[in-house]
Amino acid sequence: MDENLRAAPLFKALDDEAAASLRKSMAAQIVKKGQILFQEGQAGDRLYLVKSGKIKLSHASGDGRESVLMVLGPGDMFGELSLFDPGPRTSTAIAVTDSEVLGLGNTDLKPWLEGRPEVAQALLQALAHRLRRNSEIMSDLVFADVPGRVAKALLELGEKFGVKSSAGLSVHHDLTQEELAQLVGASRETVNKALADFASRGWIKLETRSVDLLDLERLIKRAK
Amino acid sequence: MDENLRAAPLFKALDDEAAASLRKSMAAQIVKKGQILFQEGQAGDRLYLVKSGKIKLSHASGDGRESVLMVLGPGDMFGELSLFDPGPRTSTAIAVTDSEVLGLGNTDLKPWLEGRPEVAQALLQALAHRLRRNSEIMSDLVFADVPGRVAKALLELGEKFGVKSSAGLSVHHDLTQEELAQLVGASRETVNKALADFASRGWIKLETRSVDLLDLERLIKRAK
DNA sequence: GTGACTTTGTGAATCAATTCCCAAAGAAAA
DNA sequence: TTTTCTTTGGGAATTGATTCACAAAGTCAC
Repeated sequence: MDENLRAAPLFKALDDEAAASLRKSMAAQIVKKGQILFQEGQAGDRLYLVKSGKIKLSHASGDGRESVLMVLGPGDMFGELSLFDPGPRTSTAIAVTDSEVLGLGNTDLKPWLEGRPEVAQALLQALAHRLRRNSEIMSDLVFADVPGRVAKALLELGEKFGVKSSAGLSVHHDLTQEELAQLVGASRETVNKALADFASRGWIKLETRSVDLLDLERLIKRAK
Repeated sequence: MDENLRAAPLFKALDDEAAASLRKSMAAQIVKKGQILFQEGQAGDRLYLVKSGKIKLSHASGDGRESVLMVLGPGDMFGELSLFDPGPRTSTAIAVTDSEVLGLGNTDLKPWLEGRPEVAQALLQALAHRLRRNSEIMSDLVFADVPGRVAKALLELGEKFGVKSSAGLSVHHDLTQEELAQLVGASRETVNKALADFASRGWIKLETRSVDLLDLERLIKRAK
């Protein structure tokens, strides 16, 4: 099994054999860039794992503005809220790049939860971990200014999608600056200026839908 | 058993007998107003249920400012993150009023998680529900202005702590305006002005550490 | 490869919210 | 009570971020 998947909360508490068996009950699905997997408000009782590519979860405000909750990569789970806590989907899932996901329905998961307490515990841990991250993001929204949040977002994207290169950490995030702005909760213009400023200081090198993080130290300092 | 507790996620999937048995392994603890139950950064592997009173979870920024994540009342669970996802506490728990809480350690909970899948599922549901609420709060922080967030906070406090009275919903939240401001993620002054404005319109009636919500309709409209 | 659409870069005006005041009212302590 | 500390109310200056407006690059479709 793909190593990213194997490390996912759903599988990691299981031995190889059990993991393979669970894996078999999951349905693979190809999603093209821009394609919507599910939409805010819809009913849904499927959970997904990203096998390859990138998926963004976003949320629309009343007046049409959008915020991006997170960007998911290989091994990440999403869509599980509606499964554990019945109710409509709270976010829209859109493919940022061509991607492949695995879906698992309520009925297929239930026996595992019932027969395998370690699966339930791994899932509890995953949700608890997400709640932690969330509370950090919330406190950043309250305390940090836009450049600070941009720095933090770059570092997180770097941690998730970055590959070490000659001149630092190369991050192909595949997001437009508009999407990046929605991710940090600020206007596109302000984010652009923050990025331009970081670039002029030599902390980053900008490319379209990609950044090189050249001076992690400074970015980290600016992020907090 | 206290009816608020009986409805808590920890108990609600169990029959009366099992609930009573689990309840027995929980340790009651009195906390006086202002007393700290646990602090951000500390290790901890206990989960708590509020039996009576109010507890606030708060989070300090580097430069000493504070944000209040939520205010908990009877039946609410907290402190479970460090239990499901080992790591330091991410928030500080302080009693807003004299309170009584029940604590449950990791070792006492484990057998229940292992033997009773319905407990694990109820907890998954509780965490999923919290994640939902969180994503709503996050999107409010991004999209809504301060008066809007204040209106929303008042309505939520009303739902949780309000009692119907002659002239609307009477909400003894026991929070200073400073704490209310920290809950909403804004300055004390701005929140004060928003409240004064609502009062001058006749939507609310202000008292110290308490509000009467007189015009729910308008508040709801202002909140979104 | 050329035109059309999308994305990025940047300056100027505007605005919401913060910060910094201080005064008044309440609550708690002496 | 009288004093002291906390909480609330509100006015003026400042600021970080948004909005608006437009130019310059890139990308995509035909």
